[in-house]
Amino acid sequence: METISYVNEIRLSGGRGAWSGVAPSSCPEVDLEVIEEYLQEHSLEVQPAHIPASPPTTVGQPIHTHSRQSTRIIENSWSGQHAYEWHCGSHTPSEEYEAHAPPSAWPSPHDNQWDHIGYSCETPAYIDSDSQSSSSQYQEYQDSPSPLSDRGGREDRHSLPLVPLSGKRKERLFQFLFEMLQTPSMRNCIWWVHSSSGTFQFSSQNKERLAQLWGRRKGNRKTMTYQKMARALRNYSRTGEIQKVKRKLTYRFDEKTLRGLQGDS
DNA sequence: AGTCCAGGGAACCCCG
DNA sequence: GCGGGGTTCCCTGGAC
Repeated sequence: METISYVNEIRLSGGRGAWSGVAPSSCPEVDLEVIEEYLQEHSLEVQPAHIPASPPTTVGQPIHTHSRQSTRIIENSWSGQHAYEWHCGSHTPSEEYEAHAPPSAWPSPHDNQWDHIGYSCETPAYIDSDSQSSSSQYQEYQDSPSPLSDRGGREDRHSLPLVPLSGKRKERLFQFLFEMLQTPSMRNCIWWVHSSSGTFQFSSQNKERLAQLWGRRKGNRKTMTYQKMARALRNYSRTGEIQKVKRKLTYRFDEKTLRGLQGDS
């Protein structure tokens, strides 16, 4: 298997391209058409009845088992010059992904659907900064308000309706995003920046595709756009479920939300 | 100046 | 009918 490496020099002080070049153009695109067709065919209804009250521990279980090529992003630094290295190849062991991806504690009905449909973009097994970073790399995020400290008395407002209440509950956007973050095939649309803190980032290139996917999932009449999806995300900042990070296209799950999504709560 | 992104108000829709 | 959770439209502002 041929391994292709991409190195994108990203400079914070640079121009607009600094954050738009994260998805290597020569890496195969996420074949969202396939997903969309699949969504249409199956209507992809969430079936929360299948979600156990206590999500099974899926830590350590292969999140997807089909052979995949993979791309690695190596984040050299958050504070200054960034260099992302993409390796499209099959060299990345599955353990590597599993080690950095939060447990798939949201046993979504789609967990394996990407596999079923042969949805295997040669996507990155993203290595978030957890695995690479030192504390200094994360300093910038400390500038952003801490979800917990910032919410003050709102902590109880949302008791994480992540466990299906009556066995039937509509999927929420942050659940969808988390699911996409767990889906290796979506890693050129959305990826973990710092998985342990719940920080994730949208691809400048593919954010619209992800939004469209969300719109399809919800069965919206009109095409979902990133702008509209971001509006919903901003609503989360009021409830504290997701906070905006002072970085382009970057958000962070609230600690509590993340725990709930990971099934730790 | 144009584009991209972020933030937010407000009306609206859908569903339980 | 009501509330939750968005969705849609629109506007403003900052950064590049």
